[in-house]
Amino acid sequence: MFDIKWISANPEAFDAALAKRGQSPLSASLISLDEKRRAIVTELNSVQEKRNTSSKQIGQAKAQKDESRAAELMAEVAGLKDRLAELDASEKALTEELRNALSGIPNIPLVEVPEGVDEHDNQPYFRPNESEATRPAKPNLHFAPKEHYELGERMGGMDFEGAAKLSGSRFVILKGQIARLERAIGQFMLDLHVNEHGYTEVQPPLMVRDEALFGTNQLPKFEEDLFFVPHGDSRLGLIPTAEVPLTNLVRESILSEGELPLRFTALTPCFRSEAGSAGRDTRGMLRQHQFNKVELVSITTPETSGDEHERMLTCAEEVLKRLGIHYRVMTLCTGDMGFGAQKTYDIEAWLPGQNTYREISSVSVCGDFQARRMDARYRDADGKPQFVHTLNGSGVAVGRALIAVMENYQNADGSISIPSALQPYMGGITKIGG
RNA sequence: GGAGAGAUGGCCGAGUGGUCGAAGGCGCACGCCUGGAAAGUGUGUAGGCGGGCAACCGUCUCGAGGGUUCGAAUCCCUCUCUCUCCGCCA
Repeated sequence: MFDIKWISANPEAFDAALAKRGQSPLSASLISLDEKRRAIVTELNSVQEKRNTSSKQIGQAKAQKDESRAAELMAEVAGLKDRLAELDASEKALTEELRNALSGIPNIPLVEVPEGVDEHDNQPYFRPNESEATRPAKPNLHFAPKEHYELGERMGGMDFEGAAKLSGSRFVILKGQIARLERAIGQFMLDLHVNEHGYTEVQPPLMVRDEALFGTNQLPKFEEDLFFVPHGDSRLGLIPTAEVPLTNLVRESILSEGELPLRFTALTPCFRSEAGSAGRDTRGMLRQHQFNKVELVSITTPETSGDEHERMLTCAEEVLKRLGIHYRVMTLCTGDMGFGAQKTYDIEAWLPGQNTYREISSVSVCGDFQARRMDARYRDADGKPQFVHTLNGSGVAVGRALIAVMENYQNADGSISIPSALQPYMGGITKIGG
């Protein structure tokens, strides 16, 4: 969410940034709405001031038993009442209107983000001294590779038809060695981030209030992507990603600069209705209503969020390096970025069965966009509260990592070798389904 | 599910209609004291919003929302959350 003061001070910059996102200019209407609001607030304050002074004088008059003076003042204050109620109501309405308008505007991209309309304009990302060769190579398969669901169904470890009987489409039942492999991948990634990358492990609630979903931008615009369960007279939302509870850990608080950065990680189920993706990726477990994911969240100062973004990308990449899975990193273009992001890197894993790259992680820096929605601040060197910066990234999606391991480590006979990094989590075995 | 208690500043805790954003203590910051430190001592120490170049002024906030009143932390209503006991339960 944007600061209306910043928009007022930089209307051209704001509209230009919106244009990069393919949005029409909004500064003029927002500024005039804010001016209306401020005029009301100013008048409201002065009427309140009048009421407060008179009320104090009434108290003094009564203390001095000057009943006629008191009655006179009371009549005066009574005359302010209607106006006061009127101003109060319109102040609330205008503030609400402004907040609604602001909360529907997507974050603006950092200057270095490439401009573009969709995923075709995303750009490969390499650091200096980095190339395809410095990343794990594609597997050398001397046979026609199968897709993960063929491999999984063949060994009785993936049951889509059974899941459909229980829950409909976009669910899967994992069994036996595949279920264990999925668990091993999650544990491996969580341990990596906790033990080597300095993240604090968290087990958050999987059901959250609307306020939390507003904080991380799922509401109000993306309600149809979520599942809700009734709760009393209200409801709770099933988290579509652990980004929601982890980021909201700092909501409505003022942190000290010394405790930043905060780094949280969690392995949780995620629930998505996939309302907008009917017909896409219907085969297999690439796109499910429920899947496990290891999430990374960082809370930083404004000065350090850029470096933290690079660091977080490194943490997510390390998963694929240890698993020995070929991947590429893409800088998302302005048209393909999520609503709350200033800049996003996607990590795409190579899937031999599909003969293509598929997104396995998305790492975003949000600036103070979410912090404003959550009212999450820290005290800077001058002791003044400032909004924190928030970052989130998958580290990585467990279901998709399972797909990647299966397809990249498949053998001609349909068995799957276990990457060495996962063997300790699999009781030391080196192959399943053989 | 039944019965009861409670929610005040970073923390503890006073405050049952007027000058209370709020005593006192702790913590923290700065100063004095000291060779240095401790102890002692003095001062300061919430956030939002509006106005102002600023100093500053005003306003709102004592869980949230509404009401009574000239005036509410204090009275009334609704909600949320926390705690205790009983029941049930992984």
